[in-house]
Amino acid sequence: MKLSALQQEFVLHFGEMGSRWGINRTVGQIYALLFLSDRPLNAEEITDRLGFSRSNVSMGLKELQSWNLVRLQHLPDDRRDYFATPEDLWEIVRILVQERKKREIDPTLTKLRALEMDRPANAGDEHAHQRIAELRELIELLTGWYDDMNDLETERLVQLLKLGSKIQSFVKKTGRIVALPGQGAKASAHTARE
Amino acid sequence: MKLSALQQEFVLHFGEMGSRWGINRTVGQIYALLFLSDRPLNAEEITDRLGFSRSNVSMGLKELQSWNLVRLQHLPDDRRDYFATPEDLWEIVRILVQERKKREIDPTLTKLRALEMDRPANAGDEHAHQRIAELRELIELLTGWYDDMNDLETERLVQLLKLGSKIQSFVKKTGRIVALPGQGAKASAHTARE
DNA sequence: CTTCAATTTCAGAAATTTCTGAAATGAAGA
DNA sequence: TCTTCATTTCAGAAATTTCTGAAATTGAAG
Repeated sequence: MKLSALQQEFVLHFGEMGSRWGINRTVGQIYALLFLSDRPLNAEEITDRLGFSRSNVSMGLKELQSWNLVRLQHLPDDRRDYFATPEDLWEIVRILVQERKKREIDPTLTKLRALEMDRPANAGDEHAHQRIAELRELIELLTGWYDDMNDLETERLVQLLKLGSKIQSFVKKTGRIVALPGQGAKASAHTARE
Repeated sequence: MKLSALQQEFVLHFGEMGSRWGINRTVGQIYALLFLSDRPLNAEEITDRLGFSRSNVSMGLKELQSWNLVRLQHLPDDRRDYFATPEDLWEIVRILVQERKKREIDPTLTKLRALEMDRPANAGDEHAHQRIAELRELIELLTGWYDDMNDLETERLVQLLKLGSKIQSFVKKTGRIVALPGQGAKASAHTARE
């Protein structure tokens, strides 16, 4: 592995964490390498630096592309594919959350809705039906909130995150927003509910 | 599998999703079964209903306990262990987020801090050092915000989630909170920063 | 059309994870 | 203490995932 001490440690750590993040060691290491790199790398370079097979690198890159976590680009007078991660870390966070939601939450939400609709299947199982409805509602609240936050510009999002729970000073116990003169709260798609 | 049609579909779905959620099929199914059940179940009952081996159920329950996702309880005049999920779905969400943070984020944050400290290791790799610092800062912002939100009572948390991005009406472009008469925004541990 | 470098595919090997049955451990009551 | 029932442990079997090298495909340039 032809890497600086810093790169090496970082890459190995991402490899180990990979399994907890739902990707494998190889994919984690490739991502880590690209993340630290100050320029796009081609598959050959990745193979050299990480020391696994060319085909494994090819598959790993394909998986990273399916997650939208790396971007393909080309250099002048070079027909090889080069790969890079987005410069902007907030863009990475957004992609990550979006993709995990798509894979880990959306299918379940769809399934829960289908189960609730399926009257014959849940006749005579009132408690289970109730629990499923509750779970569906909770997930809808969370994903609705996520959609709302995701529409914010990064700068605005960061402001809100920095405020943390201080923000609650503006919400009355009733759930009503404290109105401010000349600055009414605009309704958003999500918050229009309930 | 001795389950109602509704239970069966739900259980099978959780089994399939298990791998995406970082648990295995067995564990996903056991959890799903307990989640829908209107009373605690013992290992024998789980074995009967899901049809895998008693030892597998035992290991699955142990894993769920290590995640704090199921609770052990006892019934009068019965020395078997009974298991149940929390009634309150918000408690489940909190546990889930906390445990995933512990397993998927905290180790990386610790590692990033260590790498930043390790001056000899990152000498002469300015770009990588910079990227690691940025990543560490971003994770600290997010986990700080999480700590803050986690301190809120559930009712308050739900209010904020329902508000969604409407809340931003109270944050000026500068990041300052719009002050309200007689209701100053209290600083919290997290938001005191920056 | 042919060549050639780059990339992808894929069948099987290697590694890892999951699952089982049997044996060991634990703990309450006789 | 001994008995009995519940639970856990654990070594190996089964299943799944990851990884590789070789072959196939792609596509740009002559």
